[in-house]
This record gives sequence, C-alpha cells and structure tokens, in this order.
Amino acid sequence: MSNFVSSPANLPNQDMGNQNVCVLLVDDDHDVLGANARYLRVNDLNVVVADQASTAIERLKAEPIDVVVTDLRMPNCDGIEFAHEVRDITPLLPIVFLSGFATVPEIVEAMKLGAVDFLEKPVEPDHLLGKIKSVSTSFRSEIALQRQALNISETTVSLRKRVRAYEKYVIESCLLQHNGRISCVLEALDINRRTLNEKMNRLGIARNPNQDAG
Amino acid sequence: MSNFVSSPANLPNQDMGNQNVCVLLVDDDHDVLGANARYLRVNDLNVVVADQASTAIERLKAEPIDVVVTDLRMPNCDGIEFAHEVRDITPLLPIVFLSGFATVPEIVEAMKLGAVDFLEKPVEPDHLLGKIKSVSTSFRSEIALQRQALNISETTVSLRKRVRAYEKYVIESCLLQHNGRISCVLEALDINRRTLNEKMNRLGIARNPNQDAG
DNA sequence: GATACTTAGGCAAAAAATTGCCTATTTGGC
DNA sequence: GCCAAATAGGCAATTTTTTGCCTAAGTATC
Repeated sequence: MSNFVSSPANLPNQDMGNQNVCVLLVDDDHDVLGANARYLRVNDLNVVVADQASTAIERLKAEPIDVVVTDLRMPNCDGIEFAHEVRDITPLLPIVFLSGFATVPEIVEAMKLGAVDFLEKPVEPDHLLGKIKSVSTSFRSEIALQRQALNISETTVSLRKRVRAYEKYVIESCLLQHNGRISCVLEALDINRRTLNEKMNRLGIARNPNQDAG
Repeated sequence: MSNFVSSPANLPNQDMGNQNVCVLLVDDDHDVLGANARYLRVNDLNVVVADQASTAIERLKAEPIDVVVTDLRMPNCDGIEFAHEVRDITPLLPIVFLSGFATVPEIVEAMKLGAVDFLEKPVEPDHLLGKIKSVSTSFRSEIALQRQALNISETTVSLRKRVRAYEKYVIESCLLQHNGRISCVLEALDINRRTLNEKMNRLGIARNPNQDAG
C-alpha cells in the first residue's frame, strides 16, 4: 500500500500534535542532515533521515512518510531524478526541495514534478518546520480529494460530490490554519457567519478544533 | 470557443497548422514584444499583444486565448499578480513566464500558479515558438495542474471564488477529456443536462465547436 | 427531403442556499 | 456574580440553483 494512503486518514480535526507527522529528510551533508533532524525532532516531528537517494527510497517504501524534504544536489543521484522515483511510489506526496544554487530550469522541473516548495539554503530551521507543518496538514485533508482528481478518467465521481469535497477541504484547512478560530475563517474566506455555520453542518465539519497551543 | 477547450489538447495525431493557436503576449518592452510577435506571426500563430497587465486582462476576456506568454517584471503590475488575475478568469490557461532576473521565490510562486514554464531572457524566438507549440498541444504537467486546481497555495481567496474556480476546472477538464462531448460529460459528472448548461453559462465555459476529427 | 441524434435555451415550479435578526450558551476576566 | 466576546442556532425572507417540460437549431444518415 502506498504511503500516503496509509497515513492516518484525512481527519484534520483529530487532536494530534506534530508527533504524527513523519518527515523524510534527505541530504548528503551529514551536518545539515543532523542539525535539521534534531530541530524537527525537538519540535515533535517524526523524522526519518537518509543521506542518499537509494536509502531514501527504501525508507519511503517502508515507512508512512507524510512529507519529503530533500536536497537538490546530491552526489549519486540528483534531486530531480530522486523526485521522479518518489513520484512513482507516491504520486502525490509533498516534496520540499532545498538548495543553495539552483538554476531556473532545475526549479521549474522540480515544481513540475509537484514540489510543494523550494527553499534556499541555508534554510532557517524554523522556516522549514513551518513549511512542513503547513504542507503535511493540508496534504492529509486533501488525500481523498486528490485521489478523486487523479481519477477523473477512471471513476465517475459526480460533480456535486467533488465540489462538496473541495469545499469541505477548503474550510477544514482554513480552520486548521487559523487554529479553529471561526472569526478568522470568516474573514479569510470572506463568507457570512451564518453561511459558514450552515456549511459546516451540511458538510459535517467538526467544531472542536485542535487549539494546540503550540 | 473556450480558451483551452479549443486547443486540441491530448490528441497526438493532430496536424492542424499553428494558425489556430492564439497566443497572448505580454511585455512592457515594446521592442521585445514586437520582435516576438512578429516571429510568432510569421510562423502562423495568432498573436495578441499587450504592453501591460490591465490591457492583457481585457484581451484575455475578449479573445479566445490558448496560451499566455508574459514577462515577470512589469512596471505597473508584477507578473505574479497578473497570473493571479488570469487564474480568476481561466483557471487552466497555460502561462509561460519570461524573465531575466527571477528569484527563487518568484519562480516557485509562478509555478504554483500553474505556470507551464519559465524561460530566461533573452529568449530565442525559436525556442519560444517550440515551447508554445508544445504547450498548446500537449497539456501541461498533470500534477502541477491538480495542485493548482486544488489550490494548495496558502493564498487567501474567498470560498466562493475558489469553489467556482474548482467547479470550472472540473467541468473544463471533463469536457477536454471527452473532446467536448456534452453527453459524455453529463454522464461522467452525473449531472442534469439543464444544470450543466446553466453552470457553463454562469462560469463562462464556452462550448467546443470543433471536434477536430481525431 | 425525411429522420434520428445531439445540444441549447425559455419558462416556471421546486429545492436549496444565503443571510439578517434575535436569542442562547460558553468562556474568560473583573 | 456580572460583563464582554465568541459562537451556535431558530426562524423567515430573499436569492440562487436545480430541473422538468417543451421547442428549436444544427448535423449526419439514409
């Protein structure tokens, strides 16, 4: 089974901290790798490290990875190549690239492969953490949706269902982003409070948000 | 005819000339603009030019554009901003960026907005032509497309707009997939014919007249 | 030219969604 | 305990969307 399917479902309203998010960190520079891993771990992330692409692929197959963070330039196998392999295994897994000297074509190629972001080295640990958090939460709530999107040709999913799912996703991720603060969501989505209430009821969006104080 | 539905898209065997492809060329540098336009025109492309974003948007609304080629840096309105506006009108229209000095975040943002490619200035006319041809025939990277449609980016857009854009995207891609055959779309999306008609009108989705032989 | 097929659209009834107004509940602070 | 802020929800008016029925236009086939 693919990694992203196995990850703990698309329930963003579960009260889970970061500890359930599993990051695969790939970098051939052990110092960088170690430092980043340490920082992410003390921030309650589950971190799997690999110092080369082949190892990373192994880990990816074995563990329920939620996000991949990889260096673009690696000795045996460049990041783009690696991303291709990742795509073969998990078509939708978010990949964040890190690089100090990336050329325009490289960035373009990485983004086409579905990179979620591209951070310039040296990257601030806190920035990386924030990126991972935002990426992994949105990813979870979107899995079903994306699968649907992928299956346009195969499955017949009614437009209604799809739009419904999308709307739900948007609201949920907005809630998440604002820590469950309804007033913020109202403003962010530019929507009437009454309407939001109704929508949440209709779409079955749970109220009790995870006020994870951080 | 719809902006992108009109393009033959996923039909590899199409051998129609370029004259059906309509390119919107945006650049504040009149020399560059003129030169590129001329080159593309002598190569049988339909070219619409604009020397600023606002004009470009007008043209986009008025003409059946298949591809947008825009400079990233423009005096009144930057390219990213412009791309956002384009996205509001035509969620799936391929955009090719040109730029001499682009930063990594700019490129990333552009790609997230669904840019098809990012060419470095000065761009060789022939290269640009080739890019446009390939873009207008083969559609762009699926993953980027989906990410774009699902709007992973953390931008704040009203729920209404987002849902609207998503719905438009679903219908348009379904149309594309079924070669503009309404009956197939009806079945695929499990939707009432009357409703689809209404939606297409509301969302500004044009019919696809030419079932290019295939 | 007749016929079948596909699609558009006018109209109106029905259904669903939006939203303002008002009230209740909860939570935190004084 | 009382007050203020945030949120939920009942109710009803309004708006929007959906959809059935019927007609028409364009194409392709015979």
